Formats: sequence, structure tokens, C-alpha cells
Amino acid sequence: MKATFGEYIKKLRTDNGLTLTQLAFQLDLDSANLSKIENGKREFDEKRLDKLATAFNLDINQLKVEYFGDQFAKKMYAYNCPTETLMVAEEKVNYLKSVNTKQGEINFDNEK
Amino acid sequence: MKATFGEYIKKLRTDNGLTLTQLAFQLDLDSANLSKIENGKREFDEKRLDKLATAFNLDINQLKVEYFGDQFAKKMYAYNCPTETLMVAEEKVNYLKSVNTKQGEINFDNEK
DNA sequence: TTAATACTTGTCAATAATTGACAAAATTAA
DNA sequence: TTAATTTTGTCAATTATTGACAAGTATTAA
Repeated sequence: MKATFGEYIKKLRTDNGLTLTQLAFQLDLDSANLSKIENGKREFDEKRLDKLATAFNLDINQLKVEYFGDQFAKKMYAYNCPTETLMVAEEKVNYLKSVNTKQGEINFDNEK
Repeated sequence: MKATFGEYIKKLRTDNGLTLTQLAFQLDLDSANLSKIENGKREFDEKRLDKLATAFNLDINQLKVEYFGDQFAKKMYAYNCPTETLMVAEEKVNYLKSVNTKQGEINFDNEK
């Protein structure tokens, strides 16, 4: 398993024979900072997921799975959360979907 | 189900007959800001989970489940992540635990 | 070996996000 | 009504994230 999202990117990049500079350009990013991302010293900004998907012709949903899966896992590990947390998260996301039938805008204010 | 962590706090507080000012004091927080937290206009800072547990004599793990479950769900909903994300998160957290056998410090640098 | 390319690391100012604090308005209870 | 409570708005201060660049260390090719 790829332990981190950084490693995931690095593998994609090297498998596709790109240099840091080349990929960084596509992601509108400094190559030095991309290096840090690959090595886990910086976070990859979620706003660049689309560009990453484009760069490697990936399914955006699969990317989200990798990216957010990684984020959640890091949090859980850092705070020693029970596994249960993920089941509650699932319940809650389903609840959010069912309540907020209208897709589009998002409303986190819990107004009645 | 309590939709948000804010509502969760509010219920705890009112069930226990505390005013915002009283609970805010225990959490070392401005009562106006606690109000915003309860109403989903601000985030509850995870560094205060311990104080919250103490205030209501709650199991800290149960609190983490509620808190992080909420956080993850909001992200998933906002970014329309596949449910799969949570399964990957589980794999990854297990991986992190197995790799980083020594508990204590946390190391997110992916050094070999 | 050198030279060229690729990668890594450190730093720091600029930007952005979060927070604490206070005033004032609205709501609720007596 | 008054008093207590809650909510909302605002803003400066703090904190975190980012972009950018320089300087360093590999790595590769000749």
C-alpha cells in the first residue's frame, strides 16, 4: 500500500516519466514545493486534485478516495481515534445527503 | 441523530443545565464564541476535547468518535467523496499503526 | 573527472485562515 | 418591565499555509 498521498503522487509521476518540474508546471506549483509534498513535508492542496487528475488522466473519484482516505487516516492515527469513528462518519454523511436533498450549494449552518 | 458536533455540545450543555457562560468558562472560551460553535458558525478546536470530556464526565474516546466523525462527514459531503473513502481510511490507519509500532511520537515524514 | 539535470532542504515574506475579544442586538424568563 | 441568556457582527491579533527563491545534495551522462 502507498502509505501517504505524497508517495502516491511520486509513483504516478515517476511511472509516467515526468520530472518534478514538469508535473509541478501542470499543477501550477513550485517544483521544490512539489518535492516537499511527495516527501510528506507539505500538504497537497485539495484544490489541485482536478489538475492532478487531468495530468494523469485519472478518475477524480478514485483520487478523492486516495486523498481524503489519507487525510482521515492521519487524523485518526494522530488522535488515536477508535475505528468506530469511521462508521459514525458514514452515518453522518448519509444523513447529510438525505437532509440536504438539493445538491449544489452547501449549507453547514444548522438552521431549521 | 445529532447532525453536527455543535448540536451535540448544545444538548450536553442544556441537559446538564449549564449556561453558555458556565460551559465557556470550563472550556476557556468566550461565551459568544461557544454560541457560534453550537450553531455551526465556528469550529470546535480539537485541543479542547479533553476539557469537554472533563466538563461532562464523558469518555474521551466517545467524544473523539463524535467529533472526528463529524469532521470527516462534512469533508466527504462537501467534496462528494465516494463511501469507499472510509474503507481506504481504515486500511491506511491500520497500516500506520502497524508500521509505527512504537507509540508516542508521531512521524509523518515518509522516511525509509 | 566535469557538466548538466534532477531532486531536496531551508528560509522567509506574503497570503490566508482561525481565534479571542468586545459591543450590541435579539431572545427568553420572571 | 428588568435581568439573564443567547446570538450576531466585527475586527485586530494570532497562527497556519503558501509561493518563491537560494543553496545544497544526488544522479546521470560524457
